[in-house]
Amino acid sequence: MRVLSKATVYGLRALVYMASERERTGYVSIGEIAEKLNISFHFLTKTFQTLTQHGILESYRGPNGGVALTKPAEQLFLTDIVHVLEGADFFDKCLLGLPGCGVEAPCPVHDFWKEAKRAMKEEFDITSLAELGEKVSDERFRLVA
Amino acid sequence: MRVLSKATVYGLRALVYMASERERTGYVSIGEIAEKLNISFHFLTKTFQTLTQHGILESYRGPNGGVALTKPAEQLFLTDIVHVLEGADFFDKCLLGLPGCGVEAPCPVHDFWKEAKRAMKEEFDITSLAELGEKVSDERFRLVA
DNA sequence: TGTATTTAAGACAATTTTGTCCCAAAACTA
DNA sequence: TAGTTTTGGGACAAAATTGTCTTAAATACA
Ligand code: SF4
Ligand code: SF4
Repeated sequence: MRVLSKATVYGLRALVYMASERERTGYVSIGEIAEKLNISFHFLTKTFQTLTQHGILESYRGPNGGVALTKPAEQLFLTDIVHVLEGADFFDKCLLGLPGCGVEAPCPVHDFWKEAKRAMKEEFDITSLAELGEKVSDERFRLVA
Repeated sequence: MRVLSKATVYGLRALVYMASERERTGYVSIGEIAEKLNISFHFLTKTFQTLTQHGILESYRGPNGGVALTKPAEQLFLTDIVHVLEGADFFDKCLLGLPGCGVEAPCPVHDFWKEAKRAMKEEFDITSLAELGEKVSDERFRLVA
């Protein structure tokens, strides 16, 4: 049950790490994040470029440069991230993957799946990077293996 | 949100089609299924070979040959299919994909995801091919675009 | 000005997934 | 037996995903 691509998983972990370092001011370098979370620097860089291009992050080059959230972590929700990294149709995809679905022509798992998607979307809508970052900085949860 | 691979999606559609033809006796040819559902014959064949090797289907070669469910469709559940086609760890995969998870070392989305997985597993456990096939043969649901 | 640091961008390779094709094996029919 | 139908199995190709690398651009600082 792969729900998110690796690119999204790495991006999310990295964003939560940033949110968990809330006391820090200024930019966080991608190199530091990649090292701390033990993920590929170059791969993460590409994902972060996408996030920068879509207004989730702002970047700054040079010494003491790096990336920073464009908004307080309280105002960035999982839905926003997934929207950028997985596409706007993320919550429209389906178990049986038939194109052009709707109430008039459902597949046989529609009733269940519709509800499952609704629950997941609701959770993603209300879960902020701040909330996840707090859990991590409280030491109760982890981001690395 | 891709939950199932194409191979699984095609396999599932095909199995539900077979279950929807419950009045028929004998083997159903893979060619017929592929044509009716508009999916690749060769690709479906490979998936069906896997299902045959794992006891979900039995096959018979030659004229009037094809495949048949090894058990009544009432006794084949989505969990059984997914187990074979996606692997035994299907319901162990996670949003953040950290290895070796558990209650002692959860990631920050664990609480939500654990519940989401439980709900999905429960549904897969109780949903039979017969139930889905009936919905299709009642003409209320569809399997093709 | 020159060097070090850091992101931007894109080429490129490796891997996995998806899809196609060919031929062999089994079974039926004439 | 010969010919047809159908699954079995493997080679192969195409596409998508994942991962690596190189170079350029921007910035800081000595
Ligand atoms: S009918 Fe519903 S669950 Fe099925 S493929 Fe369409 S939108 Fe998805
Ligand atoms: S902590 Fe839970 S949700 Fe997070 S990766 Fe592990 S098992 Fe999955």
